[in-house]
Amino acid sequence: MKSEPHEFSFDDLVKAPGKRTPWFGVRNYQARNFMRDQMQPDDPVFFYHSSCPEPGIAGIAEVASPPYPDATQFDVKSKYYDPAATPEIPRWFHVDVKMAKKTPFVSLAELRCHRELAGMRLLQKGNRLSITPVDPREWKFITEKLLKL
DNA sequence: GCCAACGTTGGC
DNA sequence: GCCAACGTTGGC
Repeated sequence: MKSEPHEFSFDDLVKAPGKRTPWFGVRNYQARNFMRDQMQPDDPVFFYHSSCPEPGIAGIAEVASPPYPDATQFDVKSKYYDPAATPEIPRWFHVDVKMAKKTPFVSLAELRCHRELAGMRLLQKGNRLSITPVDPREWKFITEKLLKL
């Protein structure tokens, strides 16, 4: 899951109440569908910093709730307000995310160095999705070989 | 700031 | 349903 660290960094998650946060603000259908349809409580997540001087994996989090409507879609004051959404028929769903493990930083440049990760969706040319699935083999390689957990 | 690669919008 | 125009993402 990508986050811009000047908006919300992994350290912000560590400092958040309960070390958790709703993953609000996703306004892309594919990314929404991953949260709504694919993610389960306790699923592990790489917390990725994007749009910053050094993009990369900043830590490990986990899914901490079932999917539920993103409250910001109903909030006219929010930049994530969606006039087409109503509480009766919400459009945007998200999960809560909880800090799981502080890890060494793994930069995007490093991720790109390993042929084992060449197929990783996050690294594909043109990928802009803020949430992408991680193949179990890719998860294993990163956690065992790069993070040495 | 540039720009490739998408995704969304809206007229037809 | 098509597709041009426009907006966004995100690495560089």
